[in-house]
Amino acid sequence: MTTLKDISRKLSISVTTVSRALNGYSDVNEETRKRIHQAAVELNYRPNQFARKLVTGRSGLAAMVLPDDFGITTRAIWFEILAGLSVEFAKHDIDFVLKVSPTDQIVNTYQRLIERNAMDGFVVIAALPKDERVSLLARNDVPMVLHGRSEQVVECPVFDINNYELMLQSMQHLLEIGHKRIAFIGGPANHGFMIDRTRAYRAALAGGGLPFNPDYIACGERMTEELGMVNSIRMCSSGGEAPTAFVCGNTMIAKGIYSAMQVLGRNIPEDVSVVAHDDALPEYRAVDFRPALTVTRAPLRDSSRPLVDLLVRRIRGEAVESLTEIQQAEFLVRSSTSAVKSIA
Amino acid sequence: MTTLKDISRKLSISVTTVSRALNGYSDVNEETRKRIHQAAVELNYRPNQFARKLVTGRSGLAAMVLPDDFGITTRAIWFEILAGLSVEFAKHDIDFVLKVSPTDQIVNTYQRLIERNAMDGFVVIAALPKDERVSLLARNDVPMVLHGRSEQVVECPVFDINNYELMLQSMQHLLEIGHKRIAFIGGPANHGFMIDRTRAYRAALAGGGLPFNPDYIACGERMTEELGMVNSIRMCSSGGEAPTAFVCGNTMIAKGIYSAMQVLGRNIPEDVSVVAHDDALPEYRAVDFRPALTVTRAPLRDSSRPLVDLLVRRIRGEAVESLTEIQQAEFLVRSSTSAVKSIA
DNA sequence: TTATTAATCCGAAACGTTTCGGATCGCTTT
DNA sequence: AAAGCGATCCGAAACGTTTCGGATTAATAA
Repeated sequence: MTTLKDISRKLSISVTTVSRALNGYSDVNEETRKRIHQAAVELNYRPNQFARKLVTGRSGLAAMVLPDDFGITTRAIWFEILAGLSVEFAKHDIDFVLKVSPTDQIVNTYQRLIERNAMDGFVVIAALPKDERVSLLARNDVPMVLHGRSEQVVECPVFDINNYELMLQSMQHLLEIGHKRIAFIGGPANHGFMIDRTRAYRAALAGGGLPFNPDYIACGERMTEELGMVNSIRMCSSGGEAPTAFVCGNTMIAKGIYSAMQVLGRNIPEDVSVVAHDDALPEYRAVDFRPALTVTRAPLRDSSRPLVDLLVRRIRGEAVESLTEIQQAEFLVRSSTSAVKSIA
Repeated sequence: MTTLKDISRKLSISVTTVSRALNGYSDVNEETRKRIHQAAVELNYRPNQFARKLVTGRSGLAAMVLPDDFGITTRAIWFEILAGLSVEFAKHDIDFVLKVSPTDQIVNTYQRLIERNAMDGFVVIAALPKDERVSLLARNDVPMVLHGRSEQVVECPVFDINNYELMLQSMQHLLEIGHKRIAFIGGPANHGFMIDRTRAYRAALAGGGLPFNPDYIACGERMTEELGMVNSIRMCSSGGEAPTAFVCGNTMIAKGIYSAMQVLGRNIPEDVSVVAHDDALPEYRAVDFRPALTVTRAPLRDSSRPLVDLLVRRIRGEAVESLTEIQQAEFLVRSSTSAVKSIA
C-alpha cells in the first residue's frame, strides 16, 4: 500500500506538501501539485481512511438501525430505502452500515454505536413524535436526519412528505365527486404521518360539512393487505351504512380492499371508490391495479437523496435551521374513483 | 472521550500496561488488571476504533455489494440476507456495510473498495462458476466468503446448500409415486445451483429409466411467479403431453404454477403434483399454500451464520481447507404431491 | 538600502492505539 | 555470591494522516 511518505520520497518533497497538494490547499505551486498528482496516480495512492479519521475525527461511515421485526410494513419497503441510501451515501464517499437489532434492543444498539463513536451520522426512519432514538442521539450530539417529523424540540434535519396536504387532496377529490361516507384505513396511530393524515381527514370532513364517524377510521401497526381486507370487510358488513369510499395509507392496504370488495361482490369504482397513498414500490404498482388506482404519489425512492444530502450538510456543520425539506405528493386520478351512483 | 492515557494518568500506570490489561495479556498482575478494568468502566472508556485499526490493519468492517436491479429474484430475499448478515456480523463486532451499485459497475465498485482497503472482507452471494468478482478479490488477496460454489480454483471459504442432493430427493419422491413426466422450472442457467440441480434432475431421470425431454425444462433469469406461470402454461398447452409433476426452483415459481393450474382448470395434486425448493421466506410460506406445498427446505436465514463464521475465520487466518460448509435441505412432504391418477 | 509581503515549502507534533524489546525485583539454583 | 528465572511493568516507536507555526526566497514598497 502506498502512502504519502512514498510519494514524498519519490519526489523529494515533504509529506506535508504532498498532503496539502492532494487536499487542494492553495499554498502549493501549480506545477508541483501536478507532479504530485501524477505520482499519486502512478503509485496508485489511496489515503488510509483510518489514519485520516484518527486526526479529523470523521469516520466516513453513516448508519441506520432497523428493528428485526421490520416495523410498520414489509421487507420490500425497507430494501427500497436501504438501496437508495447506499447509493446516495456513496456519492459522498460515505459507507453505509446497516444494523439490524431486536426490536426491544434498538435503543441499546444506538447507545453502543454512539459510544464507539465510529459513525458520522444516523438516518432515523419513521420517527415518532416522541422518539427515544432521537432524544438519545440529540443528547449525545450525534448528527442525524429524520424521516417523518418528530415533535420533540430537537434541532435536527428533517425530511418528510406533506402528509396533511396529501390527505386533503384525496378527501377533496372524493368530496367533489359526491362521496359522503368516506373511510380511512391507515397505519400506526402513534406515528407522525398518521397524526397528520388523521387531522387532515377530520378537517376535510368538517370542511365538507360531514360528521366524523369513528367507525370509519381504522389504524393498525402494520400497513398490510390484511389490514385493508379485514377492516374494509368489517366496515361494510357491520349493521350501519357502508362507506362509499376508502382512503388508504398505502397501496398494500388498497390491494387488500380490492380483494375484499371482490369477495363482497362490490365493484370498484361503481360501488365503492378507493384512493391510496403510493410510495411507488415496484412490487405494488398502482397503475397495474385493476381498475388502476387513484393515488397521491411520493416515491419512497426519491427520499434517499434529500435524506442523505441533509445529513451530509449537517455533518459538515451547516446551520440546522436550513435543513428541513418537505415534499409535496403528486395527485393522480385514475379509474378507482368515480361519482357515487346509488344513494343509500 | 476518554482514552488509554486518561486511565493511565488516573492510576499512574503506563499506557502500555493499561492496553495490555484491557486486552487480556498475561503479563499483568491480577490485581492491577482489576483496578484498570474498574477505572475503564468508571470513565466509560471505549477504544478508538480508528487508532486501533491504524496499527492492526483490521477495520472491523465487512461489506456486500448488490446489483441495483437486484439480480435473480425479489427484494424480499435480499432483505432477508442483509438482515441476517447484519446481526451475525454484529456478534463479531463487525459493522456490515451495504453497497448497491449499477449492475454494469459491480466490478468497478469492488475495485474501488479493494483499493481503499477499508474492508476486512466481503460476502459474495450467488457466485457464478466463473465469477469476475471472485477472481478480482482473490487476485488482491482480500478475504471473502462465497454463497454458491464457484468452480474457479480459488482458495476461499464457501457455504452452500447441497443442490444436487435436494433435487435428487424431490425427483425420487415423484418417481416413487409414479410420475413419468416431470418438468423442472428453475433459475438462471449459468448459476452453480442450477447446474447442480440440472445434473441431478437428469441423473434422477436416467436412474428411473426415463428419457430427458428438453421441453420439460425451463430456465429464467428471475425466479418469479411469472416465470412459473408462463412456463407451466406453455408446457401444458403445447401440442405434446403435459407434465404430471413440476419441480420448482423456489416457492415463487410454485406460486406461479398454482395460479396457472387454476387458470387451466387443473387441480393440485389430483391432476398435477408440485414440489419446490423453499428458502423459507416469510413472504412465501409453503405451508400456507393451498394445498400446502411439498418442499425441500433450507432457510436462507440460516445461511447468515455459517457465512459470517466462515468469513471471520478466514480473516483470522484459518486455513482455507477447513472453511467449507455444505448444508443438507430438509424434505417435507405435504399436500401438493400425490400419485398419478390418470394414465395418459 | 531595508523592511514588507506574497508565494512556497517544510519540521514536528498530534490523533489513540499496539507491540517490541527490554528493565526491575525478589526468589531460587548452583 | 553469582547466575538464572518468573512475574510485572514500561519506554518508545510505529501506523498514516493532518495541521500549526514557522522558514525560505524573491519580488515589492519604503
